[in-house]
Amino acid sequence: MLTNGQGCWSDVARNAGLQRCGKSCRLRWINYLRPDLKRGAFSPQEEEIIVHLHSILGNRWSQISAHLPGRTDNEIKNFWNSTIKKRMKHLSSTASPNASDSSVSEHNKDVMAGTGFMSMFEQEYFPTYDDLSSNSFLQSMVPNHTENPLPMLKHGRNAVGAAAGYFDLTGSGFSGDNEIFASVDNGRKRELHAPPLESFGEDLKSTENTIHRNISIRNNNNNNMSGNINSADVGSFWIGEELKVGEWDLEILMKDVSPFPLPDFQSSI
DNA sequence: AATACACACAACCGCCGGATC
DNA sequence: GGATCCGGCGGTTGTGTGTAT
Repeated sequence: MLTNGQGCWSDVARNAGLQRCGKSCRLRWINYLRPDLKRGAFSPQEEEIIVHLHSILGNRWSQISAHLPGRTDNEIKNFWNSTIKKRMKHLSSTASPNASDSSVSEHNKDVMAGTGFMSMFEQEYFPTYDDLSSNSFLQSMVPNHTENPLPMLKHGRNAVGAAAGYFDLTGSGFSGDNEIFASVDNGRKRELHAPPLESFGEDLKSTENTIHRNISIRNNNNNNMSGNINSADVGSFWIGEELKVGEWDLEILMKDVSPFPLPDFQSSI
């Protein structure tokens, strides 16, 4: 590879006389032999970036690795699965949802207790719809937020969904299965759900990724949000629409990678 | 010292999309 | 238009090493 550069991997395998397929050679090169690979443990900054990007992109390891020079998707994936995921699980299990923290509403405590929704930094963020009107970062995530304050977006993602996804650092991303996986409590109490599997048709059931990327919203008390939410919105109107985070402007999303936590959200709680 | 266990990491596997024939 | 090849990706497994018992 150093002599001839990247060409056809099957030729590489042939010419090297190895009992390996091209695919295997490619993987070995990318994940281990490449001279520009960074060795050693992940720095706290890298870890921060990984957590942040994963909250946005989910398990798109290659896209995450593109923002970490010298790190491979495989390396990041392993690091996530072996270290970060475990740490988050530990944090969420050790954090007491009943702690008398006045900054966390009773409702949010309930939700946290039920789902383990907890950031690895032990900052309990539950962005509200109001955040959307005041927070430039959220607005940047929601292109049509002024005309379209309700969740529906062309990309199939909504303000609160984006916020919930953004703050869902538990590793489950949007794959909440049948459970409530995030909540917003600004007096209007809304909950984001991943709908029960049974509610999907067979065609959708067949694609787990599709299900995991689809969420529905439930308005619990019929308080309209900007007059746009009503109970008719409840249910399946999101089913079948995929979240396409790949279309998001990562440069914008990355603006707030450091430092955690995000002060705008904290001040709104 | 031997064994069991946990962990990190490299490698494998299956699937997919694009290019080419 | 279909078949095949190739590269890329994400999920999973295998393996070596360190640690606890």
